[in-house]
Amino acid sequence: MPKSVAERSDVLPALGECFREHGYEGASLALIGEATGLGKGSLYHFFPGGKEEMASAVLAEIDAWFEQYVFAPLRETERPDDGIAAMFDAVETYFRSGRRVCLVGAFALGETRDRFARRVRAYFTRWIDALRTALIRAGRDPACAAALSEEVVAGIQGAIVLARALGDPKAFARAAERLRRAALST
Amino acid sequence: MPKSVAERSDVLPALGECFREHGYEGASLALIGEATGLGKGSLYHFFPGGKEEMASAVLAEIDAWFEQYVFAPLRETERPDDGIAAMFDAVETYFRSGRRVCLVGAFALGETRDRFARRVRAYFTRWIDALRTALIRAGRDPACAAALSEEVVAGIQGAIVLARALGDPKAFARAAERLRRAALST
DNA sequence: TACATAGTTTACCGATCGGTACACACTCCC
DNA sequence: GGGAGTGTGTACCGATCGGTAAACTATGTA
Repeated sequence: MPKSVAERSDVLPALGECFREHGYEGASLALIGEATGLGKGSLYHFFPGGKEEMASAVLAEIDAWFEQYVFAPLRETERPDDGIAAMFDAVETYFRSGRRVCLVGAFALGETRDRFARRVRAYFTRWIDALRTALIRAGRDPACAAALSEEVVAGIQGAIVLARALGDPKAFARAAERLRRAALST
Repeated sequence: MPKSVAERSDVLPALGECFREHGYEGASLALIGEATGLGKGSLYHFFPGGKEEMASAVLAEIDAWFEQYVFAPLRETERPDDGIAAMFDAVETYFRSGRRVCLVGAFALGETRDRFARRVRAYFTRWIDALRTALIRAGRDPACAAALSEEVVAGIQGAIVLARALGDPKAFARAAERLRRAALST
């Protein structure tokens, strides 16, 4: 009966959703086991460090995803506006119009922030820096680009909060559209 | 030795800070007792419904505070720009430049949202409606006022997330200043 | 076939969880 | 002074928490 799961990385998505839905404290090992289909033994086999290592692995996976589909395009796409547009497309899909929470943002708001402070901070600084770079490449002056990049990233986080609070994904879509226009209007 | 606390409402501020710092799940009765200086006996005397009633009471107090210092001025101040300016002043003080979390926003992001869905939604709809009313009174056309009011409220929530994630209260101040100018520029 | 390794199941640990019960202390009012 | 009512401290409840230990089973290799 064993050998049902091949790789540790196979359970990261389910693990991520579990943390997203219940938060770090709320995601008990029982819930995690239910979400991943793994018993405690297997979980501690893959993540000897327990919950903390699980959450850390999830954060690393999120980081890698955003690096590939958001940050890198922002920095490297030939036409910066293409990178910015790709960022908004990726973000709207990823957060499912606010139905899906940003785990890093949720960690930042809660007590979990201190535990993963470095990772949380790095995620946001890299996002803002990548966007700022793209805006500068698109012809904005550095001061404006710095302000606008912060505005956009914060705006997306706020849109998630608002959409969830109102129970209205359209609120996220409206905010994303506004921010997209603000970022793309030369 | 008893009779050290006179009113149930006296412990609401400490209760609120405890929920803000640890979240609903993370705020154990032990932590709550420590924060309020009350034993379980007293806590359950004031809040027979347990943690849920405590959190509900805190949300009600927050609601009342915002109604008095934010929503009402937005709706009723003679010159709407004065109400808007008062809102930003109140918000920056209340959230201590992002050092203090918005409990309603934090609840909206977490699993706690469902438990207090009505209250959470009401808080944000009332805020947005009051701001929209003020913006219309200030001469904006209704569509622009609706969009801008959502942008400002979401922007404030996002600014809190960002400031906490970066560990930089100035990030909140910058965002608040940007939003203030956007809301006040006729 | 024999053995090491990877993965799983199960039982169990002490600590803590939210919540209850109740005796007790203080204050107020008669 | 003596209840009545309002708080308070403490012991306790079953459930669940995160985590550990070890017996066990499948698989790959020789």
